[in-house]
Amino acid sequence: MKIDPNSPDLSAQIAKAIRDAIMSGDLLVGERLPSEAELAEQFDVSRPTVREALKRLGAQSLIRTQRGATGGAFVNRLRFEDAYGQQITTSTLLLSMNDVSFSTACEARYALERSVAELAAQRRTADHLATMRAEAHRQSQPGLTDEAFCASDVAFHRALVDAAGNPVISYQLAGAVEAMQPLMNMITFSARSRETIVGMHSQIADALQAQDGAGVDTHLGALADYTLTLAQSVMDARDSAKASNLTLAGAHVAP
Amino acid sequence: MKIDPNSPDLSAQIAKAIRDAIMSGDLLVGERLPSEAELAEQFDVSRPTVREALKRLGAQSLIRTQRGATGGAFVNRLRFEDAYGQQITTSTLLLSMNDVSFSTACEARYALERSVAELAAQRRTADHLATMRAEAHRQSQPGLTDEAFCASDVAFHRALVDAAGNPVISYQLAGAVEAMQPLMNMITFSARSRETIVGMHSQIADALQAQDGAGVDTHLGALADYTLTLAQSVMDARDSAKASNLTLAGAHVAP
DNA sequence: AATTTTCATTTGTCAGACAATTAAACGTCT
DNA sequence: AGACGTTTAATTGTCTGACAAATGAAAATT
Repeated sequence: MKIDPNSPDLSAQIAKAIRDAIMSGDLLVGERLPSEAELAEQFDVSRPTVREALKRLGAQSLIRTQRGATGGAFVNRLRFEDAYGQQITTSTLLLSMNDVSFSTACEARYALERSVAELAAQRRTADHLATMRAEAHRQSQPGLTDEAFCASDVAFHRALVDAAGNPVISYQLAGAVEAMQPLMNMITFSARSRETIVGMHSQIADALQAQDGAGVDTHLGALADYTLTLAQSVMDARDSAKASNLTLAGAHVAP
Repeated sequence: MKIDPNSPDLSAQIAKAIRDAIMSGDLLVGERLPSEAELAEQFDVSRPTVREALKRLGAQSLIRTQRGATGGAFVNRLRFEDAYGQQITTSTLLLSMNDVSFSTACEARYALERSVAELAAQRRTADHLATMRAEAHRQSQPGLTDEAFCASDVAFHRALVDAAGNPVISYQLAGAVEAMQPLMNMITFSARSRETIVGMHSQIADALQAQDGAGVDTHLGALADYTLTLAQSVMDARDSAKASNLTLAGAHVAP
């Protein structure tokens, strides 16, 4: 692919050219790219420009670099674990930067999560159930901070999603589930509401253990409704003090 | 945040520091970062190193840069449209680089897509229905290439997903739906199989028009089963010639 | 007052240099 | 010959300094 040397985004063009080569299969996983000096010559640019292009690709985990005699830039095998982090970062920022309402985010999360109910019920292992039971138990401990409660909630739901045994689903839902956490962190849970949530979690785990997909779906739906109600009451309390919708605009990750 | 000047990944550390500042809300959308020279002084590194860090952030659409007197790097409002592209790129590469089987990807796609059936049925507008009808009609035209058929298929399903009227769901599903396209492109559709698919699409559109969420779900399930069957037959045909599973390992985007 | 010119600031790019790392090639000793 | 240390070449990581291009603000001019 040719680049336009008069455009002031040479490194972006070069990054795109290499990215396209990876996507099209011209560059295979593990293959070594030409050295920075060679790339600079090929694209007729300087080495810093090439390096900026490579850093762009590195930020997307498309390549990794290695120093030394046999070093260079190599096409990286994109792993699900690597992609999780990016997916969560992007999802979180999308919610907070676009004034997505709690109800919209919550609706998306539970709608997507309910889609795994049947598969998870069929395939759940003892491990998944043990994790879910352990997290539910942790959530019932008094003295747990709201942040820790939310983190445990995320762990519970991730175990449920992973129980479906489909890495593609786990990846897609990681963003939806984890991106909700900063939003959930804005809610202070009363002891009573925690009790209700833990009870629902137990029902979900029970249904999953019984391999009752419809039951998992039903209880997830109930949890979705309850979460929305809870958020609504928080929102009403804020509205009475000051007119403001509960969005993620002011929500940020814990320091 | 401090950085370790002895580690050979200064630009990655600086990018992380700035990224964390954005995620935590220390840097707000639209806010201008210090100039490259100032950042270089703050982090005690050279300007090229700062630039590499900024390019990393630019690759994730976290910042945008502007030349000139009042220019600089600004925290970018991450838009859903911007994130779609990255999501699709990442999803596509994940499938092709991890030997994800057609059945796994297909299962994920339809499981997630079925989760919008109820919402889409409730909220679909005339626009969504018109798009779906138009795409179904296009798919019935003879002489359509396999690539064009698949592209139309994607457009049909995106309209269905968008009908749910939830941008978070649309974003999450963009990856799942579009990433399947290179895989679907490996299948040659017979006139008969195209006819079957178009028929199912019509049934889905009918159910959506009637706001029958359960019907949409049922027909999507049938389409999922049929697609799997179709892929299975392609796989069997290949296996008879040469032992190889049908994965996305050899699938790539059209040139 | 409006318009043009100048200027300072900032990013984009380049050239050259050196340090750090790494593996291969080479020599040396047993 | 083989094991072990040394040198060397290749490559990325970083720095310094420089200039071009764009851009808005300030200054000068009409």
